[in-house]
Amino acid sequence: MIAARREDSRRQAAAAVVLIDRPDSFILDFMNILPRDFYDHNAEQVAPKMLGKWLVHRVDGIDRIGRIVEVEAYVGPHDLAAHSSKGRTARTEVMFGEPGHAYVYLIYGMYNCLNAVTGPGEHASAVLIRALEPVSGIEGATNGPGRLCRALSIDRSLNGHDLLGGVLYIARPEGRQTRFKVVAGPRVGVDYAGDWVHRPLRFTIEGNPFLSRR
DNA sequence: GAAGGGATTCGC
DNA sequence: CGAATCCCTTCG
Repeated sequence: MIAARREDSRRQAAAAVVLIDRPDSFILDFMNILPRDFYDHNAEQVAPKMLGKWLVHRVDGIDRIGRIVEVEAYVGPHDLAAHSSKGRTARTEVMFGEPGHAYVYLIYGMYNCLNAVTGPGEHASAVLIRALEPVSGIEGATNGPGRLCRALSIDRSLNGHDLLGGVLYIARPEGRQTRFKVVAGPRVGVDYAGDWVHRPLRFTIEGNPFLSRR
């Protein structure tokens, strides 16, 4: 009962963001957008802190909002699973830049994946967002990195986008949030990464029904 | 210029 | 379990 009430208040907070008109919405968003410093640390440190935050993409004036429930850290050029370990190329350039920007890449010729570039400084690391719990304006599945990009209309045109403003950003939700436990485990789909295969760099909200897998 | 492979998803 | 599908990277 209490859990249900908490859930209600969370949904109301979500609705408030959507119902407010644009100028107010901008102020609200501005107050809650994660600052540069949030991202300016090791990916392993930043990743679990991204859980519970809201990913927002404004499309045609409508906010599509998902609560981040699953992430993976790619901790730098020495991480054999990280794209930056292959060197600095046109594709991975954004990873070598300022923290707090979106790194969006195409995988298997069909799917986009969204990362937040982390640090410290220009240490080429990032956090992959792997699953969202729908909050508002979402149609379609969001359990999986390719699926969530499809549902939020995120593609490579947003590669390099500054996550501190504009149409795509990550924000701290308004009001009191439900508590959750963080579970760490090995990353998905990185069997080629040698020693790094088993490192617990995947972080999930325990028991969340929107995870990409159990 | 060719070839190999991928931080995935879907259908058989 | 394999196909889809295409860009990126490396190699010749």
